[in-house]
Amino acid sequence: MVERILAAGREVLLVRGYERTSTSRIAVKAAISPGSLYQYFPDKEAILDQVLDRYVDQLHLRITDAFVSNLEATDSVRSTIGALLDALEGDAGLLRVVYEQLPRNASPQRAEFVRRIDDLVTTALLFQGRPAVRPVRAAAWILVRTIESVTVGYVLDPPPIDRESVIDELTRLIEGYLIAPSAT
Amino acid sequence: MVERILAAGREVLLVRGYERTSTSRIAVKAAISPGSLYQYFPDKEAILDQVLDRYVDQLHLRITDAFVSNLEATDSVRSTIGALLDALEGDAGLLRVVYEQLPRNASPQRAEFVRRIDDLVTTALLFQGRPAVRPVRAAAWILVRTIESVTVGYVLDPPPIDRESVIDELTRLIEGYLIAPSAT
Amino acid sequence: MVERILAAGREVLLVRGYERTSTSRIAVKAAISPGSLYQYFPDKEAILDQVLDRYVDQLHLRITDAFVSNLEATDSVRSTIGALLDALEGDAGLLRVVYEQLPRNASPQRAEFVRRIDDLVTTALLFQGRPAVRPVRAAAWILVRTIESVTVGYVLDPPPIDRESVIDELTRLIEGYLIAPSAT
Amino acid sequence: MVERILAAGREVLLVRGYERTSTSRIAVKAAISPGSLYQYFPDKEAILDQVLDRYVDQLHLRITDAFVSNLEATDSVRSTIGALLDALEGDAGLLRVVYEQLPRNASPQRAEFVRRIDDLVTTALLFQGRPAVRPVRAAAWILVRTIESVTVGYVLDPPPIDRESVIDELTRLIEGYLIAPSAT
DNA sequence: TATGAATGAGCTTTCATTCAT
DNA sequence: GATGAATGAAAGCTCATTCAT
Repeated sequence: MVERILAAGREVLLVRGYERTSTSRIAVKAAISPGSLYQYFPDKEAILDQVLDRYVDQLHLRITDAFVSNLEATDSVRSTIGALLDALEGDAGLLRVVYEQLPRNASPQRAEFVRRIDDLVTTALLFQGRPAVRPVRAAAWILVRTIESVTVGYVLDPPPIDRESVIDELTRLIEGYLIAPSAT
Repeated sequence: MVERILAAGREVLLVRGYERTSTSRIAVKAAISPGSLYQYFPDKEAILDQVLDRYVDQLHLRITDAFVSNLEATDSVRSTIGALLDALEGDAGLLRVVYEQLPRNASPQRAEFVRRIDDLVTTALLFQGRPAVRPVRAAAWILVRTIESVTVGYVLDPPPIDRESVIDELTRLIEGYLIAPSAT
Repeated sequence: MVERILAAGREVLLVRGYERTSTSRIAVKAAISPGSLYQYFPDKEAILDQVLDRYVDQLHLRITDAFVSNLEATDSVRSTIGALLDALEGDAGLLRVVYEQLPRNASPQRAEFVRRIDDLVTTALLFQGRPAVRPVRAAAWILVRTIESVTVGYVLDPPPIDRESVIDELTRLIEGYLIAPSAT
Repeated sequence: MVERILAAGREVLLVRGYERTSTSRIAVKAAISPGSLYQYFPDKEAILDQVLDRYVDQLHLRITDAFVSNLEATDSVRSTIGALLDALEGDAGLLRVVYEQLPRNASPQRAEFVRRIDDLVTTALLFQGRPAVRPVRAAAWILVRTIESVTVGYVLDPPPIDRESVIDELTRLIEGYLIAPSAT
């Protein structure tokens, strides 16, 4: 039943958007009575939080996997980006809800999510051991924002540029940064 | 009167946030009656749209200026980024509303805004005439997303990195990209 | 409109009882929309509070008058009691709501009301100057409770005793007390 | 099981008050399922009614005993009042529920209770055989209301008067009434 | 033109009660 | 008998919008 509610919540979220998701709509979609929602969740926010938490957890898993599986690949940057795009394209609907409809500061999980990705990239950088990039955390912070915005932007507001070009250019951007001499 | 309403709307937006901005609060702030709002605007959304459009227009001006004034500077990338940060820091309140509270798809002007910046960067790239960066529109698109997310992120969620380092690293990122050989 | 709402609230209170008085019923009775209630009152409780406050104020006036007008009458105790019964019988409906349906501690005005009557009786006792009743406040406290319960009881749960007998006996009770030697 | 439910109902009534007593809380307290309540009681009201009926029965017993045990005491009025206060103070929690939280007309047993006390006092009066008090039922009715309100008031809203004084004055009130000449 | 009182659909939440197991 | 998940009517309240003045 929890699953039924979450599935209905997810559905309504996708169809109606965050603002227009109401408990009664969720109940109708789940084909249960409004009262039943409150046997499993303390309030409406808890339902949506969990829908989004699940998505974020799943996405985090996929992204972690994208990083880890490609760490040692030839052309690891390019293949990681490709895997990242796959991960984001996996559920573009919820990705859109998170990025376009959710009040950005709504769920503390968002910040946590970004922080974990930060760590992941930091680790990846350290692992690659390219000595040129000195302030590792700063580099990680900038790379995370860059990769996030370019890949998410590609998925949600597809530009008139084909996928391969985006991957090419983003790869070049990152490679250029990693190779560049640390002191200008 | 339109000005009065917009000023009131802006005020309420800053103080209460997007979600908690109600027509009655705007009317009170503007010292007019709620009914009068509807003589000048079709609905609440139109008021907020215009408040935000104005902000976006102003920001666009500032950003254009940041680009144009620094096109020929020595170290033009670095100085443009600095000017860009200045522009964004100029009204962090509304920047935050736009980025953290606004349902992203609320105003179609947002997309338009980004498109215009795209053009600007494209022009800048062409002007610089660095031949290495071949698919100019793709390069512009990626650079816009990168610069936007890094600078806005710096202003709204200040990382534990000082301003100079952010400028340094972002400059290096962009320079590295521009210098990199176009064909890998 | 405030009057209309209060009148409707009073009506519903009388017909349905305190517990079953709902905002929607008040709105229907007042022939206005539920939202309009909230232009004039902050919440449901405020409406009922004011209905009851008005009744209590009016009752207090009547009771004060009953005391004051009869202070110097021949047989002042008896005539005061008669006037008191008149006052209570004036709006037995709301009296019943106050005594039978209102959670006793609901409105702080109740306690205040009783306190003011306490003072009134104390004053009356002092004025009569019967020296026999020594601990004046204690005497007042006991007399207030006695008179209140007997008169209210007569109005709300009419016993098989005629009005005159009740007045006779209550008068005798009070007179006997006032005359009795202070030290037994 | 009935006992378990009643005990739980009593507990919840004391801790949460009449309004906030819900069937689910009773079920939890009784460590049974909400459905089981309806095997033994037709509805929620019936449970609370019975809890209160039991209290009223027990109180009636105690009061009867207070009267009977003191009928032939020296100073029987005073000692009866003392015993009465003891009885009421025995379970001030439920007394408060009955007097302060219960919609007065909730249980018809309340009226019945008062009627039985009426009878008791009538009998006591007849037994005492003081000939002066003529309309016995009227006298009983008035005395019951008086004694009830003074003693209950003392227990539930303790006035700034010590117990002894209250007993003194109430005794004096009653004695004065009983001694007073029947025809004024 | 300006008003602002009035609207009413819509919201989230509660809880006494039922009934298939 | 006992369960407890499911119910759903009803509650109090909000606020963007309208329209008679």
